[in-house]
Amino acid sequence: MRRRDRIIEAAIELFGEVGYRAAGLRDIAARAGITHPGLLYHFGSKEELLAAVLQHRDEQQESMISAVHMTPEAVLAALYALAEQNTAEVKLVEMFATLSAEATDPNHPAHEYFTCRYADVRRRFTALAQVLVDAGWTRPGLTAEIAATNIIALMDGLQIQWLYDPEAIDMVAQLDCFVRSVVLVSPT
Amino acid sequence: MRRRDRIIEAAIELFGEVGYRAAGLRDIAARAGITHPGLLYHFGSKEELLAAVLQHRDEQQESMISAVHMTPEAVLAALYALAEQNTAEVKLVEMFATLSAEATDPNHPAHEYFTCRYADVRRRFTALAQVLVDAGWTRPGLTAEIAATNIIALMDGLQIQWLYDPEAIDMVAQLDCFVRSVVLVSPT
DNA sequence: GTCTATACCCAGATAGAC
DNA sequence: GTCTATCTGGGTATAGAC
Repeated sequence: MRRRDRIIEAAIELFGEVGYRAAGLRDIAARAGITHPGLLYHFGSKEELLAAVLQHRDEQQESMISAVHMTPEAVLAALYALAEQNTAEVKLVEMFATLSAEATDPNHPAHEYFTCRYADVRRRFTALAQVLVDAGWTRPGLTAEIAATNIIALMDGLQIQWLYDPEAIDMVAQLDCFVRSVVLVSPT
Repeated sequence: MRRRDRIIEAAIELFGEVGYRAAGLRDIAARAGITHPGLLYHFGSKEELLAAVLQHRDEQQESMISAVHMTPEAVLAALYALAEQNTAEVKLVEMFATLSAEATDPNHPAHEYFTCRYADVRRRFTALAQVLVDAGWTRPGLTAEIAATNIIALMDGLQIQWLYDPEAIDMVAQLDCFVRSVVLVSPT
């Protein structure tokens, strides 16, 4: 079972660097220390490998955000924690940035996955934002859904600029600027 | 010269759909109504075609934003106009979203182009934001550079979500929400 | 489980006819 | 200018030895 994980790790790396379509099974296998038929013994096809990679990530990050019964303070804390975690897991961020753009194409094998994922993430973040709105912490005239969509977009976009120039972009500071514009109650 | 333009248009389409690396010269040529050696007569190599596509776009959008001697009102108007224009030129938006993620890889032939482009866009937008800051229109404690980085990130991220579900995302409305959080003077 | 060898296909690019 | 034909390299996947 250790082998499978090494392959998945290698796949995350290469999918992030060149995208799914341009990534070669030989390259992925080499990084995992085997040859490409060896890889195909474990996964069977390239698409199966992709599915495993996406599922792996979902499991790993399952419990992150469940908005139920959260205080406004906890919501804000969770937001900053998420941004900080992103700056740490470079490889995973790189892969998601690359794949989410590539899978825009309806024919892409991960298209459905990302369509559902964005809908889901938007739902979760809307619930989070609603906590802030209900608490009266937000700027008047702001709806939870629009704010949620904006914050997701912000994080996605920041990740791209950050990948081009990690020195120039401080994602947490950028997020903080955004939050302070939207949240009126002092965020500590 | 009409032929060249048809090829470039087809290339924009396919680069947007599947990315540069996964796009085939035969597909591009077919969409332009010729065969792939015919295409190579005009451009010589795939990379040359990519360069032509990027340059074509730069020329077309050259005069968009020059911040010199702009009033705060004009800055805001330009921002909204840009967002509206983006919703119109679907193909171009799709290509830039796809390529800017793909070219994150330092080995990508467009990597240098996008590195420079982001630095340049960030510089221009910072100048625009500075006009608002100097006019006292912005929330206190806000720096022009951070705001500029955020607004670029926002637009990039919105484009991705919009490509997945055009019905669900109104880019101008999203931008408006962001602007109203940052700009305190009534934006009409 | 992992390998070598190979089948088969499609990529970018070139040669040379028209 | 655009074509057909072809070269070479790399892609995914399979067969079969060890």
